[in-house]
Amino acid sequence: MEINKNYQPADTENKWYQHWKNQGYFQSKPDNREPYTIVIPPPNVTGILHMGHMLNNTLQDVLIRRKRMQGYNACWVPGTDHASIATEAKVVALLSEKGISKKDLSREEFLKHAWEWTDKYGGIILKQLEKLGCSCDWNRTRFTLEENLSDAVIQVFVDLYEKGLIYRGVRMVNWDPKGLTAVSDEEVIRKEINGKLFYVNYPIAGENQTWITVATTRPETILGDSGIAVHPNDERYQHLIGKKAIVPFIHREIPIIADENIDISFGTGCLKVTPAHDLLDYEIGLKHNLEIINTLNEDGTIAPIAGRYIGEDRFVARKKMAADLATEGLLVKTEDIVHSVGFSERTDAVIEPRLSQQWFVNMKSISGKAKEAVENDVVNLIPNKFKNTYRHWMENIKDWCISRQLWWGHRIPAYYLPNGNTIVAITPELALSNAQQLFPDLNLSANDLQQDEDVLDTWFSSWLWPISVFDGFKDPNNPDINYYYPTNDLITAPEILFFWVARMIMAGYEYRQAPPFKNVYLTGIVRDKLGRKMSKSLGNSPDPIELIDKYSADGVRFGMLICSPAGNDLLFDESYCEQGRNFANKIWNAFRLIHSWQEMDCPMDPVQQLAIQWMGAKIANTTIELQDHFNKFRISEAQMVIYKLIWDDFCSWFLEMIKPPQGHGLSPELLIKIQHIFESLLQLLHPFMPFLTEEIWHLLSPRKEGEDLMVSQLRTLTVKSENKPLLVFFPHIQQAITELRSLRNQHQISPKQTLQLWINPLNLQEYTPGIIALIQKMGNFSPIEFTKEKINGATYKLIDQDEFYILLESVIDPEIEKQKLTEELNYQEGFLISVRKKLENEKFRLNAKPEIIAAEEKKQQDSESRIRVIKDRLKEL
RNA sequence: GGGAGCAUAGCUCAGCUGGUUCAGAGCAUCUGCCUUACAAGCAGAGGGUCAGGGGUUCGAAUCCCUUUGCUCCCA
Repeated sequence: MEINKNYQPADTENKWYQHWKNQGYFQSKPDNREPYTIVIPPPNVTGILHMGHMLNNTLQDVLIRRKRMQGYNACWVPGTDHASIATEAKVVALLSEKGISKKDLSREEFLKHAWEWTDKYGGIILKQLEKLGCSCDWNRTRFTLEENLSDAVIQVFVDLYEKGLIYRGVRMVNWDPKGLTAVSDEEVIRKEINGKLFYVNYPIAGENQTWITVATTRPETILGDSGIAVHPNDERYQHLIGKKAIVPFIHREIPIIADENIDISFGTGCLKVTPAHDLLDYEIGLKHNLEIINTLNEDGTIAPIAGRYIGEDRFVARKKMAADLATEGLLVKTEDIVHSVGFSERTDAVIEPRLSQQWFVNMKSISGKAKEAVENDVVNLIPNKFKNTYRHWMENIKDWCISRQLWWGHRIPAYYLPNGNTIVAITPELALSNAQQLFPDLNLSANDLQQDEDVLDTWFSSWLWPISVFDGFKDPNNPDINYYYPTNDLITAPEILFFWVARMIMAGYEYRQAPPFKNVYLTGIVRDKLGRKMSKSLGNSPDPIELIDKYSADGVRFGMLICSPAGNDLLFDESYCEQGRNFANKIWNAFRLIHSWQEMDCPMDPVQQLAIQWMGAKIANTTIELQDHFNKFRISEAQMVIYKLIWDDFCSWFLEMIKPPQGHGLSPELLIKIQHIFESLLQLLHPFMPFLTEEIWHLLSPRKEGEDLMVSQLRTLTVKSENKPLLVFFPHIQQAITELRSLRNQHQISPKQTLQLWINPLNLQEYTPGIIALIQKMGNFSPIEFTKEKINGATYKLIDQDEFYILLESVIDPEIEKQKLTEELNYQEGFLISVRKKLENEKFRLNAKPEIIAAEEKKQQDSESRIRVIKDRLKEL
């Protein structure tokens, strides 16, 4: 068979993914095995894969694949989220391109368009996950707006309402004037921006030429002012408290009041109070009974009540107001200021604090157990530092505004009656019959009930996700929910710790009396090399699919993980994917080498025997290390451990040790052992690079139906006790070989040239026939001799406490050797002094643990004997 | 303004309860090699006052304080 010199991933990846899928390997059904379950953080249904998804889903796939190979019934539930604001915004944009305005459509017509859009683009992101190799159980794919999940949302809303945990009220909300909806606090992104601080004079009523000067960043709200507040202790303004000021242009008289919330140092220390347009002002207004004058329309234009600039956009009005104030001589000055302004996460519009009637969840009542769960490590946050953040948020939790003024989403099941009463029920029919029961006199019919126009926040469906994907609301005792819930691990971004993770835990306790998962692994944010968050607007994000085409899915998976320490942001660079691709190629070529070896009737030589022993022990040992990394979710390090095991230990050492002389073959027994070792490595690597490993697994040996690597079980490997010393001694020999090679390098002697070597070892027994042959083979020496004598004319090398003599064409100048040895001697003597000082220190002997003291004593002995060897050699010179 | 976190080789990061097997890894760099698996490679090498300062300790990258710089969250 002709095997390509470079690994060609494209066809391979597609082939194996289809094979796994056809074999049903991704599917999970409850059985008597222990389950291992992950629910996917559902991506936006109309979204396309970005680097954050790549990282997040690679991690999930690594975990799920490994558990599958460890005998768990692994179940990864995929699905998408309807993302009401984002999707609605996209649909609106699309329609307006076609010249259709949302205003001209009925709710039903609009939703038809939205579903069309969803049906067209909804599957894209999941298809992309397939390309990445994700082993999701596609039969379980769910969508937050599908019927069953919608039912769950409505059911929960009604339930919480009946428990008194959901209420409707007038609140200051974050209003998105572009999306025309309220958004939650978590959807507001605060940015430091450059603005202007305007100093404006308000005349004092009944006085001539006296003013009070306020500083504001938002002069357009002046028309909605209903008071001016100063700090009660502010001496500058004591005489004005209780007087009235006059609002410019509209000449409204407003009281000057004292309030402790005023920051004396900001601006002039006088705050104009606009209760309808600022949260703090609103609270002050409530306290002092100030009038609430809403001067803004919902789209951010000035309302008629303002009296001026009617219909103008708020930012246009701001400029005009500033100009008019200046003309009137009321503008004292302007200052440049950097201040924090909220932007809508979805539309990027500047958020407007706005009073409106919204639905809220009472969070204090529902969050107690969720707070404790994390506090007591019933739910682990990884990394642990997020525990603080979580606690802080939970302690200061505020009610959750769940209504959104949109159409795309779960419509709030609240029905308003002509008499002003509200009925909350699962269906309109139930609402009607409830209403009829409550108010028999009204003779109500279906038409009398007016359903709330708003939909629910998308997170109000996602918080039910770990339960609803198993139909735990519709059928709370079904086999799936009983088997898979609570799930095991959740992999998500820290940005949504509050919107999503915390709320899922709350829902878990509220509806299943158990948290939805045990571990929450919070990934970092994918940034570019300069540390900027990857975003569409910056255009600094590579297209994941193009990356896969260029470097293979295996390569990209590798690249994502190599730079992603747990919980820290990662500075992504394409070169990491290149490293992954190179690694795949390296393994491919290791396979090619092994594949080229012919069977031959010959015994194993000592080096080959040693290689098998050592590699077996090394893999077993690494397996333990690997499990430890997985337990701690150090996925990046786990991958690195395998990388080094394969590249350094397996390729650079093991295969070189095994390699037969040219034209020779290997015994069938040895070939089987090599294959076995290779298979173990493929198993360990498979969760990280599933495609390449599956391909080689099948090329290595013919496999029967069902004997695929993906579903093979990880071998339990142990280090045989007789091989344990080898793991300690082998690195010393590697070190020796490296130094001897380095010596060649320094003398510009080709590795091809065989040299002669003598060894004067401290401990001859360590030099088994295998070790001797190893040094000879890897260092390219003629048969090695042992000596107690100095070898004249040979170059001397002290490694640990063993002396090596190599016969080179040119001898090292004795002076140079002397100098090097003297340097070494100085270092050793200095070292010895510090060790001795420590040992002679009574406090050290008193305080240090016995094993530490023993270690120090060992150091002392080694150092002394090494010094002796160096001194002897120096004497000879 | 409140809270959290970070600062270790050119870059990205490990260093668990303090103890030269603790100053490390990968990449990058440099030197020499197209050695018949792999130049997407091989063999070597160099590189860090562990941000600055102070303290605790027999002993500090590791614990405490402080200064500086950066990041995130909340208001």
